[in-house]
Amino acid sequence: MTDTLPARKPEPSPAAENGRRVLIKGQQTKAAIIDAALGLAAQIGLEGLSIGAVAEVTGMSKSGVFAHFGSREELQISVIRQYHERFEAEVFYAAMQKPRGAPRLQAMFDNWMVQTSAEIDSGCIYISGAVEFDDRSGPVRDALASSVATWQTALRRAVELAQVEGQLSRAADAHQIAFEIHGLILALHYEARFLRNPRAADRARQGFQHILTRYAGAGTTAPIEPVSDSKPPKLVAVPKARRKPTQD
Amino acid sequence: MTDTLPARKPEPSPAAENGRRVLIKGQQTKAAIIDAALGLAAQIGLEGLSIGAVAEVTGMSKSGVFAHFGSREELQISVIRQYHERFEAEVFYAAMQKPRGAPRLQAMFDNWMVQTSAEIDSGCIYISGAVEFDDRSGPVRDALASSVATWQTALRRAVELAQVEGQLSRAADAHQIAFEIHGLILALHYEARFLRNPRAADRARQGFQHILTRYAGAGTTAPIEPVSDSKPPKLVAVPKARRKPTQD
DNA sequence: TGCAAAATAGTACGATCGTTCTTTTTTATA
DNA sequence: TATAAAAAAGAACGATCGTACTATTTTGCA
Repeated sequence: MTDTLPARKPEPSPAAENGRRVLIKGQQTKAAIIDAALGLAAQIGLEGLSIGAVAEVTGMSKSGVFAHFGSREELQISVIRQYHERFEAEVFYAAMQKPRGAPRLQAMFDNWMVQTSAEIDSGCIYISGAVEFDDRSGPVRDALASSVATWQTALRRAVELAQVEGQLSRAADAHQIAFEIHGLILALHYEARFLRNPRAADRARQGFQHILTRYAGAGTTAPIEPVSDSKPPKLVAVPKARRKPTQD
Repeated sequence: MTDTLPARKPEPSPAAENGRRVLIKGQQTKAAIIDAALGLAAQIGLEGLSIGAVAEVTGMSKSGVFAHFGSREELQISVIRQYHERFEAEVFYAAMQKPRGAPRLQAMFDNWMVQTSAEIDSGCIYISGAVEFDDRSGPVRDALASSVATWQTALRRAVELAQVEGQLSRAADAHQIAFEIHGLILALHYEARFLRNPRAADRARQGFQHILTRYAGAGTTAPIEPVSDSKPPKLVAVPKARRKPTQD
C-alpha cells in the first residue's frame, strides 16, 4: 500500500506557478463534489452515480459539476481515488501502528469490517464496483481493479509478516489465507447489507479467529486473541444503531 | 428448498378451461423471453436489464416484450424465479442424489461453484442482485431475498445433516459454517469474475476443505476427501425428470 | 479598482428508458 | 373457413441521462 493509484495528475498548488494565474476555489469545490459523490456512490453504486444527482446534493448546476471532470467516467475515477485514500488511511495506515504480525492483521480486519459494511449503512465500492464492472472494460474498471489489487497486496503482506513472526504457519499459502479472509468480508457485506442480518459482524469475526487458529504457526504459544476479547473496532464514528433484527 | 417462490400465478393450461379460449403460443414466447432475459441479467445484472435489450435479443418489439409482463419489475421478478428454478435443479436437486452428510454438502458446494461463476462467464444474480438491491425495497428485492433465504436454509440443513452423520462437529454452529462457505463462493465470484484470477476456483475448493477439516466431528475416522482427490464437478447436466425430494 | 481568467449557471440536443395507446397480425376453435 | 380473442408491432409520451455550447458570475491579482 506504499504506492498510490496511477495517473493522478498534479493539481496546481496555491504557491505561485511560473507566472500562471492560479485559483484555489475550484479545487475546494471539486473536493466537496468528490466527497458528496463518494457518499452517493457508496450508497447506490458507481453506476448509479449520475451528475444530476451529485449536482442536486451539492446544490450546484449539472454543468457546474460536469465542468470539473469533463466526463462521468472521470468523476467515477475521482471517486475511486478518494475511496482509495480513505481506505488507505482508515484501514491500512491505522493498522500499521500496531506491531507487525497477528495484531496488525487483526487490526486490518477490524478496520476493514467497519469501513466496508459492518455498522455503517453505506456500502463498499470495492465490492459493489466489482459486481458492476465485472464484464466491462475501460479506465473505470482499471482504476477500481488497481485499487483493489493494491489493497490485496497489502493484506497479503500482513499475512506474510504474521508468518514471519511465527503466528501463522510458514507452510501455509499467504494467498490462500488472504482469499479466505476476503471471503469473510464479502459474506459480511452480503449478510449485513442485503439480508440485514445483525449477527453478520459476529460471524465474520468468528470466522477470522477460525482462520487464525487453523493456520496457527508452530511457534505460537497462546491463542492470539480470544473471540470474546475482540472488541468492536472503534476507528470510525459509528452512527446510532438503526438496524431491525432479523432472525438469523 | 422445498418451498417455492410466492405469488407464482398459475398459467392457463392448454387443457380446455371453462369455455375460455386458451392460447399456448404466448406462454412459449414468454418462456423464451425470460430465458433470454436471464442470460442478459446474468451478464449485466438485474438493474441493467432493459426491455429494449431483451426485445433486441429476442427479435421482438419493445411493446411485444412489455405486454407479457406489464412492467419491468415483473420481468425482473420472472427472471429471478427462473434463476431460482435453475439453481434449484442444478445445485440443490442434483446434490440430493448424493448420500446425506459430507458427500451431499460437497456436491452442493461443487455445483454451486459451477453455477455461480467458476467456469461460466456469466455471473450469479444472487450475488449481483444483492449488491444492486442493497438499500432498495420493493417486490424485486423481496423476491431476490426470498430466493436467497430459501437456498441458505437448504445449505444450512445440509450442514446439519453432516453434523448428524458425525462428519462435522455437533458443537459447531451450522449458521457459522454456512456463513463461511458462503464467503468462499463470494470470494470466488469476486476473484474469478472481476479480477480474472484463474486460480480462484482452486482457492475456493481448498477453503472448503479447510472448513471441513476444521469443523470435523469427533466421529470422523478419515479425512472426508483429500483436496487432490476432489475432481471438478460434473453435475452440470440436469436430470429432466425432477422429483420432489423433501430434504431429510 | 479594473480586468482577464476561472468558475459556475443556463440552455439545448440526441439517446435511451419505461410505459401507454392504437393498429395490425397471428392464433385457436366453432 | 369465419371469427373473435390473443399476440405482437408501431408510434408517441414524458423523464432522465451525458454532454456541448454559450452566457453570466466570481475570483485573484496588477
